[in-house]
Amino acid sequence: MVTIYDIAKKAGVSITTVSRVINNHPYVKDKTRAKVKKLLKATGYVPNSNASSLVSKKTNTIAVILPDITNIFFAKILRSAEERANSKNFTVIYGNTNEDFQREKNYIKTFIEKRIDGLLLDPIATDISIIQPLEQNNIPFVLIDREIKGSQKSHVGIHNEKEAIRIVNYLIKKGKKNIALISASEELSVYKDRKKGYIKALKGSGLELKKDHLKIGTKPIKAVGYNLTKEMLKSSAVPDAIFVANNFLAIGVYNALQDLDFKVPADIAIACFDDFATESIIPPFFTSIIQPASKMGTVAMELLLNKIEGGDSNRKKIYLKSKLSVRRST
Amino acid sequence: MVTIYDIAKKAGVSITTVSRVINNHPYVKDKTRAKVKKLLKATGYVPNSNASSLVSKKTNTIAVILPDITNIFFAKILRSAEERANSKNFTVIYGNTNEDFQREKNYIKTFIEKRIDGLLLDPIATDISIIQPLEQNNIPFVLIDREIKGSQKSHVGIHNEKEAIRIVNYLIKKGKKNIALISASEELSVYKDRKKGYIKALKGSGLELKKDHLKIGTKPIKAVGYNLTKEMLKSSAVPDAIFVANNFLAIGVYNALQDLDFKVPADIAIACFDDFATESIIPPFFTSIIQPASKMGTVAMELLLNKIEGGDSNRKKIYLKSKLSVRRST
DNA sequence: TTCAAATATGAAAGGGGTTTCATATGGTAA
DNA sequence: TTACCATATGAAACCCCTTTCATATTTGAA
Repeated sequence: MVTIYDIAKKAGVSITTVSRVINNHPYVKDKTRAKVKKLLKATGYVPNSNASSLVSKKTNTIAVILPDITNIFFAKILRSAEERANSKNFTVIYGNTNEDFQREKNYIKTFIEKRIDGLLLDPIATDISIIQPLEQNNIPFVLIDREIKGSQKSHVGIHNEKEAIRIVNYLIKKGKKNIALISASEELSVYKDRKKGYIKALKGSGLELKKDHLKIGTKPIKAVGYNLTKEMLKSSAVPDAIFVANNFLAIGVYNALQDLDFKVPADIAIACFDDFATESIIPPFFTSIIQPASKMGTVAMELLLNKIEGGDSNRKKIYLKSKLSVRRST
Repeated sequence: MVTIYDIAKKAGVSITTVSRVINNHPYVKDKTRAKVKKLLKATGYVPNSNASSLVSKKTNTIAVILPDITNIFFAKILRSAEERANSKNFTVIYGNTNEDFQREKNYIKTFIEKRIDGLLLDPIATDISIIQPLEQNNIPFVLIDREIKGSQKSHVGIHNEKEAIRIVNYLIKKGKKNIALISASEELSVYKDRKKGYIKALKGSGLELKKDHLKIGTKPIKAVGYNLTKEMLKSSAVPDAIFVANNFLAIGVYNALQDLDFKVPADIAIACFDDFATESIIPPFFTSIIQPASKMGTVAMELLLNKIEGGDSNRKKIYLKSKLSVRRST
């Protein structure tokens, strides 16, 4: 690939001058500038940003690490975050963890090696040590969606406990008296908080909290929802509603109920968090708490960019508003 | 950040030795190696991959450029491609074009500046000039999904014309006699081919091709599907089926029919390409050609990696099999 | 005309690594 | 012991670019 040395040689000037032309430095004679520019175009010169980063100590690259890009919730976060980053001339590198801790850790390492300017992280990790390398290397980051317990770090998300209370209260108002919970690992802040909300809502209405109606799995994926539901319905009295802690789990729950010949919502109602891509097609099915995913991405990236550029490194916790959408599943 | 110079100084060795330890070069005394390793750990040293890339001329980074990551079809491609790349120690940089040509062009430029080792491109561009900078700089790339006309470049996708014939023939077999087409810009290969298939299928069955039943918009997005449908139903006889060239368009078509009080499939059937994220929830609605998105990502990345590593730079066109899924919309 | 300030250019020193080449030391076979 | 090869280490050049500092040339105001 052609370098500034090649250009300099052909133009009969020093590499300094070529560099100046490329960076629009004012102190270059028009004639010289024209000559160099012509060569740049003719040779198809493309600067090597890795080389400049070496001296500028800036890569203009921001990494975004997410659990699963095929979940529209995360896809929206990524797209909006990327948009925001682009508008300020940053490129986004993305990492998909598949809810796998080791992959997350590897990504963080790789990204630090690439000297990213900042990181947006929706962690699977539950321990604060995951962000230690970032702090050690002074790399600004913002947590999104999930928090890390014990961390006072910047974070953008929703108020999960409150929203869980809201949706469970809605079920109660609908006359449900046996509301089960199907959720994922409590180590992930959002699921912990949603469970808390579930319990508070039941207590607040004087409803009994049945052990058999509380099923906590590992990961927020379909298979887990499916298995927990079957398990629950084998071992205990049938609930009249299930609060499911996220959309993918809800798919599994629904499929399990179908297999067992329960009708939704006639036999068992379902309410969950998050949405699918089909919003506008066929009235969507699940009653759910809709998080402002795109806004989360934008706001989190904005916060991160401020840290990077403005040096505004104050911790900040931002909680956005969600929407309760009542639909056919209840 | 700590560099090999810092380590070298503290260890009382040369940077060469530090570099050797880091890269597991055999000719280092055990004692020296241990001392250096200890310091590497203690200081939290993280190598600067940009600096090594400068000399190795490899970044171990592959870029993936896609039209819209919130469409599950592309999300699947990205996830599987990333997975494959990771397994061979490559990091993925991703760019979302939003079907915008200028953004695509910018991404390619930025990525070349970053000296990516290769590129996976699902282009919005229709002109071969988009890939010229890649060729000029000798950067291996593979087209995915959409081809670029006149290009003999490597490509992984499906046989769009054939599949379109298949799904239209299905509608015909169902007894439909007035099948309309709603599609997007013919400059994009996939839509061009799907239209060809549509026409061939009608001709093959001796059905009349009505001008008013053929609506081609610009981009494959909801709004376009919505508008074209309204337009069609105002200006012409009502079809008994609509073949829609992709999933997002189909949403718009469906919404328009709802607004106009047509029932699907009773009044008008819909068949389309591609799927949504809700496969397993509620029996999915649209009869459609389901492309093997994940496989496309994997295969395309595989092909790209071969070009990068093996130097296997032969052009290759790979066509994968799709599936016709019959569902409620017909 | 004179001289300081503005303009124009280049040499050289990094930035953080890798790699080549030279040199020094240790071990082993003859 | 000698001679040679494997082992161990470092100096220096290089990757491509930016930036500082020095120097040369113009320009414009007095």
